[in-house]
Amino acid sequence: MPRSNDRVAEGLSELADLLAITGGDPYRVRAYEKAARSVALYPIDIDELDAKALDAIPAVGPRISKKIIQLRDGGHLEELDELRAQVPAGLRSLLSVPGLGPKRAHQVYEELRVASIPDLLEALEHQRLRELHGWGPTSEARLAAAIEQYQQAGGRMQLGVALALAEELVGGLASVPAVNEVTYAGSLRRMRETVGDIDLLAASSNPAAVMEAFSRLPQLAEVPARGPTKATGITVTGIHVDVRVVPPSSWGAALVYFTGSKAHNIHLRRMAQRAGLKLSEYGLERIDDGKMLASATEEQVYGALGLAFVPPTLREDRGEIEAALEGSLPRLVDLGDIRGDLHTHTNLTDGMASLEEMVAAARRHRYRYLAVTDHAPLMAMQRMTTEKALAQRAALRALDGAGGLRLLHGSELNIQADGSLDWDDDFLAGFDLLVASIHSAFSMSRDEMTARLIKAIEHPAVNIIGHPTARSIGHRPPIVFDAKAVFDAAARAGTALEINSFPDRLDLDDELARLAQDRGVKLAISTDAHATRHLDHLRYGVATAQRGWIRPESVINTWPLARLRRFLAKGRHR
DNA sequence: GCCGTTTTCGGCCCGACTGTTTTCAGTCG
Repeated sequence: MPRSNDRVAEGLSELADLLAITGGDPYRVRAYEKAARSVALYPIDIDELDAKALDAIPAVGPRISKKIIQLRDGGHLEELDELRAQVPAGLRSLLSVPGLGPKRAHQVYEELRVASIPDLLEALEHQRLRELHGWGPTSEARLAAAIEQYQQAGGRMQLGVALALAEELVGGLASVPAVNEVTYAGSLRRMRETVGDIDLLAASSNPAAVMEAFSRLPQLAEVPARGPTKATGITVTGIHVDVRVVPPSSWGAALVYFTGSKAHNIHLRRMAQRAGLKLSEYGLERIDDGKMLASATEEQVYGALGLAFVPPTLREDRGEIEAALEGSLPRLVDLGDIRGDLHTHTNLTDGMASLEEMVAAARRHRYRYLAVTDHAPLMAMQRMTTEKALAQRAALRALDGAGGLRLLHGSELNIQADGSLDWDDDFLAGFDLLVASIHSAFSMSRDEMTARLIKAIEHPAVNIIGHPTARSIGHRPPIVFDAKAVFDAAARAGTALEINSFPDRLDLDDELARLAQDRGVKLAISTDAHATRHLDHLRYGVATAQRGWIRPESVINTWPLARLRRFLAKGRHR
């Protein structure tokens, strides 16, 4: 089951949304939002905390701690139930459409009885929104575009959500005695950025016992289809989970079959066919005499086809089979190669954890170095100042080196519409490392956007461009620029591009990262952590890099500190 | 509803952007 912190945070977050929609005190709404975020990111499991300890969670006071206990222990909250009775179930989903907030959601419900996204689409079709106060044809068009963007995710969930759930389900089945092997397969094992449903694969000589155990998994609300070796379940959160059981002797072939993309599998089967072989989920067999050549492990199956083992993240038919044939698959960057995180925040700006807490967490990750890169003053709501930055630098220097962790003082600058940055060049030169990112003015012409990025890339103090396309998966499309021109500028200037590991960013994505590496660009795989728990997001960034064929050599935070520092100096003295 | 080197009340992350207005409301980062 989900961690109690997540379940409770979801309850508080729903409370905040419903309060906002019904016109509740905005400061109360914000209090619940802040508490929800704080609980979700709190490093300690709230199951272990009593009322007094709950009260010590930042942004949680005596009233919310009582509500947390109710949500945690009983699962119900009177106030939440009352609000749910007032607000139609679908209305809250409107808040997930970019550009539509609580006020407008309330308005469309009160005046047009629109209570869901389908209702909203129908109202748009009949041009009924433009009749409302404050709306017009342009806002209708913007809303329509936003819904389309939102729906393009098409019911797919983010990698992080899918992986957490899949690991719970796999854990639940792994403890069953009849199960020899169990794992997740499909697009999730390939670590695609979004996943439609979860595919589980188990090896067992007693499939009935596995089916029985699957049906009893506490995460599943129902099991609408169940055969002898195959079943489909739907989780309490509405996610489809398919499970398939194969004999232990077919484990490798089944893994190959259920992991590769359609194109990858077709390519493999065609290769087999040409060699007089047949590849299925049961194994690779010779057609003329039916002799089984390989089936137990993936290595054997690929090997019998004359191929090197293809890592799951590459199985998209994007050249990996040809490379496996000629033995030129790259050595992919791995989690263990990463020596430090180069983009993190503290509670000096919008992070949840203090500098000391972030440093301690980085030590637990056994990092050799950590860059602290809080927001810069142009992001006005963060209230960063020169004085605060300098005070943080002094505090950071005092912690530097302890526990073998070296600290770099940085900042995440804002690339303005004209490509200029926070602070003056003299002050910028005092930082160890600077990330520069786009946080505003997302829509401009391709040429203007290209020039804007190149100007930041060429700034002598800028080391990394953060989340270069500024996309938010299922929420905001990537900005539009000339990728080749930008990448060539980055390679020339010695500015790295980030692979941001946040599950709703994964930016650069796999394909752009690959193009960047091909053009000689160095990359930084960073978490953009806003809490200690976010440091764990690195695996998603590393997976994205693997999907982009990225080698450790291309990733600056796999390098030893001395080499990293030379890169950060960009050929000048600091 | 939370919080406190403006401390038990009265603030609360600030400013840009957009489309609608004709001086502003809603949304976002």
